[in-house]
Amino acid sequence: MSSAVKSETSTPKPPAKRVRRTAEEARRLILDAAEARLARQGPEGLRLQDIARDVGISHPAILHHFESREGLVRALIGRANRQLRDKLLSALDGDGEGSDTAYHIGHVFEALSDRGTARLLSWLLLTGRASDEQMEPNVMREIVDAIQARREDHARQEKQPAPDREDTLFIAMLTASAAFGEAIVGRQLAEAAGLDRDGLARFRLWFARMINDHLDTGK
Amino acid sequence: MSSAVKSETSTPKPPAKRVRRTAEEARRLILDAAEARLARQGPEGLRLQDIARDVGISHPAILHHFESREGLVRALIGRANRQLRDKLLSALDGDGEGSDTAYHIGHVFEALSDRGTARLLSWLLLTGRASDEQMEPNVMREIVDAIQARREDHARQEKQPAPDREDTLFIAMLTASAAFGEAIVGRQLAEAAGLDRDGLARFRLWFARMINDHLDTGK
DNA sequence: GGCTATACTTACATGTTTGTCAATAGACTC
DNA sequence: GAGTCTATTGACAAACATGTAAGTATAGCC
Repeated sequence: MSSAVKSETSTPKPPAKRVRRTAEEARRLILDAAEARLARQGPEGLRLQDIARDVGISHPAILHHFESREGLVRALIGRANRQLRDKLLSALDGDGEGSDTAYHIGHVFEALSDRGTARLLSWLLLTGRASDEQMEPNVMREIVDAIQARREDHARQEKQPAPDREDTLFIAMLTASAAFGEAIVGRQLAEAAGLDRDGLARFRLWFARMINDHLDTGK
Repeated sequence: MSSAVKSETSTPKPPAKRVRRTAEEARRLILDAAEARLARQGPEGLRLQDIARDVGISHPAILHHFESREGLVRALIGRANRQLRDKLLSALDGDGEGSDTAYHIGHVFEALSDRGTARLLSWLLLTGRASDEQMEPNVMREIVDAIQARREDHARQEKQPAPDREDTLFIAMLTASAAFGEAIVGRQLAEAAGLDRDGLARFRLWFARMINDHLDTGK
């Protein structure tokens, strides 16, 4: 054996076994880490070096996959949008319960008030990004349409007058605003009010019931 | 004249008349500028140099008044908290209308959904600050108490049973969440739904009416 | 085994940002 | 006017962030 050809004099650097992922896998891991940091620490936690450390790679690897920091942010936006859209639509698709509109609205609330997603999107909005992008111009309309269709069905069955579309729109807006707000300030608010985890659950139920009452009262 | 003692060869630098403010005034100006930037550009717009330029001073002046960037941020938090608190309490104090609870809630909504304040606070919450600080542990309780007192008065007059305190708390939470949410995503939401400025105003009215209905229904 | 493509790394370049320091200049008192 | 206090400044330092370049290692293919 003697002195190896590659003479290693004094721990010059154990090159540390390199992991090689598929591009897709790597991108996914990076986006996950970025999203986690964003949710935990807010926008200021979105630094290439930190994200890289989380994933266990070097920061230029991120640049390799996303071109630039901006590229990473854009990718993050895109994915969050798609995820939210899917969640929302599947929340509305949940058939079975049929006519229980409030039930579906409750699901929409849950989907939106997910801490990670809401925080991510809030940050995007606060930062001013996602204004010109597509964001969710269509999703909002799709959802309102879906709810409206449900209400009209219900009204027809009960032989009642069709509900006002703007009323439905406002219900959607209230739900969306409240869910977003809850995702951001909900914890602090609940804490300030001396409400425990169960309390938050009760709050959501209360909200669903209130919407229900409103639906029943007709407009 | 000849060559002056302080020989000025070629526009070496007109030292630019220096303005000297009181410490208090300077702090106020700096905080105003910081708040404006935060509201406009989000957290990433909060750079000492930029703020300094806005005020028309050099950035070390900011450090002189606030010690560090963190100090500035803390001061910003403190002021925003105090402002919000004042706004909320005065919104509730507005006597006159007497028993119209929904009216007062509408005012709370307005106070909270102010773009600047909501954005500032959201950012603070998103950043994870203001968690251990006092935030608004008492304000929330004060407000709930105020509304609850009003409701009890009203109930006594109408010879109805006293309302549940948790119901009042939930009304407050919904209002707060919705107002916060609206301040952040409201604009985009309205746009996505094809709602104009008037629409947003109608939305708030609709919300107030809904709360009113709920109050009437009794719990 | 050798070849190619590309995910990944180390080292460096560059710009930006917070923070320090010594000096300067208004405002106020005597 | 002289003197003091301190708000303010310009120049510098140090840390940190993104981005570049060139080489290395791993996976797939022949």
